[in-house]
Amino acid sequence: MAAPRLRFAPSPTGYLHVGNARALLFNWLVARRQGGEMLLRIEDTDVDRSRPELTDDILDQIRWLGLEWDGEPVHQSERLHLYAKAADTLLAAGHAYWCDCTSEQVQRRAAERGGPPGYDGHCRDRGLAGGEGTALRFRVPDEGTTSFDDIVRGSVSFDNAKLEDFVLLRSSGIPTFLLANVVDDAEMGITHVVRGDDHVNGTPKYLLIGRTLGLDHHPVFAHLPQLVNEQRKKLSKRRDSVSVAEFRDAGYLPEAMVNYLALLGWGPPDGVEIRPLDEIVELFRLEDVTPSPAFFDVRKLQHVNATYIRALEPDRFVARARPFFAHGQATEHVVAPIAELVRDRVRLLTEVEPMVDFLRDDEVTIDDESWRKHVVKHGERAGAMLDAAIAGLGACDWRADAIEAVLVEAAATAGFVNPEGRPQMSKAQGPVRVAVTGRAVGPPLYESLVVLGRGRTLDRLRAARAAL
RNA sequence: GCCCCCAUCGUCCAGUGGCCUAGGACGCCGCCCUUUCAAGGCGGUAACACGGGUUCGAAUCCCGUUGGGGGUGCCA
Repeated sequence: MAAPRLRFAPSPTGYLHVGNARALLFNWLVARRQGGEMLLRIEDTDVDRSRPELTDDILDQIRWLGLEWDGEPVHQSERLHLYAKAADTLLAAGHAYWCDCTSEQVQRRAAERGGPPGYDGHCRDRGLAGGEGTALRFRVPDEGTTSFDDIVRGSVSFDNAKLEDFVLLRSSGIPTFLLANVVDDAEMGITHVVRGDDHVNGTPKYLLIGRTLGLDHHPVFAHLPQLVNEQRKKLSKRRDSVSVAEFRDAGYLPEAMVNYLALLGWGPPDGVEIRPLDEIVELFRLEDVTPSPAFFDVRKLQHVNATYIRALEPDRFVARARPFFAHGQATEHVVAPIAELVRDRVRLLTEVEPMVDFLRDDEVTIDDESWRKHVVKHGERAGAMLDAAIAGLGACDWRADAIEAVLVEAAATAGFVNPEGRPQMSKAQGPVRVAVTGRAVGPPLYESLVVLGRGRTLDRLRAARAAL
């Protein structure tokens, strides 16, 4: 069998969202796996809705995900002549006819009939000539069935009698998706049509057009299950926050995003979910894709993202978090020394800066609740702890181990000890941590103090002591 | 309404007639580790929608019911 050719065919009527990205990924995986190509086709025939700038966004997101296409992107708006020619062929052969019904008329007649909505074939035999206000409709056969084999769904068939005569060319002369899609797939030599299963019902029309046109085009189909929200509804750009750009901006790594997306509707045979893309390429098979809809679970995505972040070398971690620093260099300067410690505590790259701001800023704001629960609650001991810390830290070496020794000693002095008389650092570090970082949670304390510096550490400890 | 689908833990995936007293992952809960928080280790919670068949035997095959989704545009 010749090298497969796949295509990702987004419409620039919206941003690239995770559902598109998943379809893109599956196409890309098949192409890579089988040594074929994945082409990119921009379906911009709807002049009213297509927005050129969205094409740029889509291309940007595809590049960001690292799922690049082969060759030059094809724009349908530049190939209108191909569709016009196909329409002529169908018309000449009597497989299409002109119709001057407005959609209002079509709907009204359907309502009056009380029957199913849709076009009733009103203009089939009227012999109208094309021109102003007329659309070209495909004449669907009255009998027979149109069926196809779908890699994920098995055999699917439709009764032609249930298909309405659909529009090929709008009255503006611009082709619809139905026509352009088939003509292009044939012309581009597409062998695998892998797309969302919202296209299943349109597939018989695709087949009918191709067949009637006499195209030697027999792609295999794979309709991917829908990605749904918590209400089990198809993800919607309006209802759900699903644009790929939003995830990028929220601090997700593209490789984590791609890995997670691969897990929706598919799973590796050995159960190892988080793994390099090249391994997924090797394992992926359309035959293994599940036919049921999958819930897009942001929590699991976060877990995958955190795992990818933790796998980063410390300097790489800092480099990749850098674009998310509002304070740039200043933040980078304080993160770098404790990169590994911070890295293991974040799920998103956007969480890095807020975790270390206390190291960067001159002033620290004390969180009320932390102050109450970790300082005030300990009463006298908290004051004693701060006093001992101030005394000890004023003179020790400024290294993590020396700082630890001082604070352990301070804990014993202040009475933070367990029943066996051992210093109890889980509680003793509280007053110091809150005084210095402003809150109860954060990176490991001793290492943080090293970065903060003796001066600012002592200032903050004294300020807290005074406030007690 | 009509057409096309889907149906295993809360969620994602495994399971393709006996290996299933149903497995892994996320989440959640507990314990351990521990300078907070994470991470890590250990353990736990939790599912074959229902009813009929077929079969020696069904989560796996068939039919029906129920539930859910998608489509039904001069959108894609």
